[in-house]
Amino acid sequence: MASEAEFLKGYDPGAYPAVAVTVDVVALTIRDGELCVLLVERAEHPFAGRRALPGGFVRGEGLDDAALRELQEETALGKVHLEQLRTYGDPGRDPRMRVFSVAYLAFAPGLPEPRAGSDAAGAAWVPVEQATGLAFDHDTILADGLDRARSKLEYTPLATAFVGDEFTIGELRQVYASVWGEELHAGNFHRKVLSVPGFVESTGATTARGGERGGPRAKLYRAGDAQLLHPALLRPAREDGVR
Amino acid sequence: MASEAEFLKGYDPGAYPAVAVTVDVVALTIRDGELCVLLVERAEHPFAGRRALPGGFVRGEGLDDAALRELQEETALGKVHLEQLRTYGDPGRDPRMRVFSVAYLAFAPGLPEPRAGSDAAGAAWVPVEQATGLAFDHDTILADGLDRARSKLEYTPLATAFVGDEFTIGELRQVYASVWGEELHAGNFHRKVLSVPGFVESTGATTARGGERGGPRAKLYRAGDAQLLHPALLRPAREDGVR
DNA sequence: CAAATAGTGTCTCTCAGACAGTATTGT
DNA sequence: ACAATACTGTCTGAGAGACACTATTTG
Repeated sequence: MASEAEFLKGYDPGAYPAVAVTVDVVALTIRDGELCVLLVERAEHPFAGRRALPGGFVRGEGLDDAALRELQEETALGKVHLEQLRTYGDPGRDPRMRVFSVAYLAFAPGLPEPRAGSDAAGAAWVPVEQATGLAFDHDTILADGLDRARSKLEYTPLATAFVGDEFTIGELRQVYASVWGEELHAGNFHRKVLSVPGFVESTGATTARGGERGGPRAKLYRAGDAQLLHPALLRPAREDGVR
Repeated sequence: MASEAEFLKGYDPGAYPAVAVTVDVVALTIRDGELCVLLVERAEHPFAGRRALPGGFVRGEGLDDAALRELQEETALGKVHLEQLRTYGDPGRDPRMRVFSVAYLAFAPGLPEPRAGSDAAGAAWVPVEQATGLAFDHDTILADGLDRARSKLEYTPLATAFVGDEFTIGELRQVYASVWGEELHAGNFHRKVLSVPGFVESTGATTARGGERGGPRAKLYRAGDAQLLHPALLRPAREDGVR
């Protein structure tokens, strides 16, 4: 048997059919109480002119680094949570060649206006209900990303990734309401968030002034050190059984 | 601007650096009350002689199909649950070239003896605590798969994928105990499983005889139609806070 | 008979959700 | 004044877990 060194020397990477690996990012933020996703308009074939998730081919970097790079090409953002979603590899999902797309999910606070990237005619935050008819299989990827985001809010403190470093319980509630698409009872939500150990911690400060239409000044909180919420904040109003 | 057809005609897939995509499968089953993973011994470089997760290069098929094919090359199994885990793509994780591995998680009931596959010197079910020192980054992949499996038992009915079509509540409890690595209170578990709508449904029959060391005949159940458990069967004894 | 297991009853504590109520701010 | 919002109090019902208990079967 040949040694490993000899084996590697005789190995010919070109002997295999060409495949490519891309990353695509489902980047979510909340603008004006609406859950929005970052979309680009494709400048080149295939799907020129169609809206798509930001993404591109992976270079000599790791997957996480590639996702971060693609995201920063479209929008300048500071704090961002990034996690792998899943990989899409159906033959024929890209007309050029066999392309595997590793999809990522990103949560960002606030509203940095996006900038046009290299391979995109334009980039924009689009309310998720209006984000349809995307290029490739990006409709499916977006739907999977939204599922993941909605479910992760239940048992992880990731809602804090959608707000600034200091936030009020009301702002946090608005995150849940926007992502889940339903209003939450303010009083019960308040008590529940504070009852979960490590979810939020008080800064001692309050907002400078009350709400725009009245109300007392709210206390400010930071994200705590919990990695999982216990007890979880379960989504209401789901059907039992099959769901 | 060129039409999409002209663009595709002039497109040269070989202009990109060669990358490869593989699937690797974390296949779990329960043998003698122990959680076991399917491992092969690699016959070829790299990592010849080392144990590894079953897997191989993706051909012209979809990712799910590739995972199923690789699994069937190693062991003849009937009913099996298969789901994508995540993708590993660090540069340097394979010494031959840039290889992206799409990892899958499989749950299978019972104990089909594995058979040697094409690129493996042998295949065997190995208790997960003894599955260390694997080739590539398979230790990491296995650990991620176990995390996922342990967590999925909580809120999905996937425990039924580890048992036959008909099973007793005691067998189901043994699945949870094996995967979580801790004993569960028999009485409370029993009542809880039956209280979750759609988790199991009665067949009306009972086992032919009691346990080996005594006890009444147990009622037999099938998997129900629930996709999610509500309420969930939460794992006991986890630390609060950071966890 | 003794041991093991299936399944049930009951109690306590926690938590979710409904609802009401008070305090504090902006227009 | 009035509306809006931040919080807190209280009640009810569901569920988790501890424990005890009965019934059934094997050796």
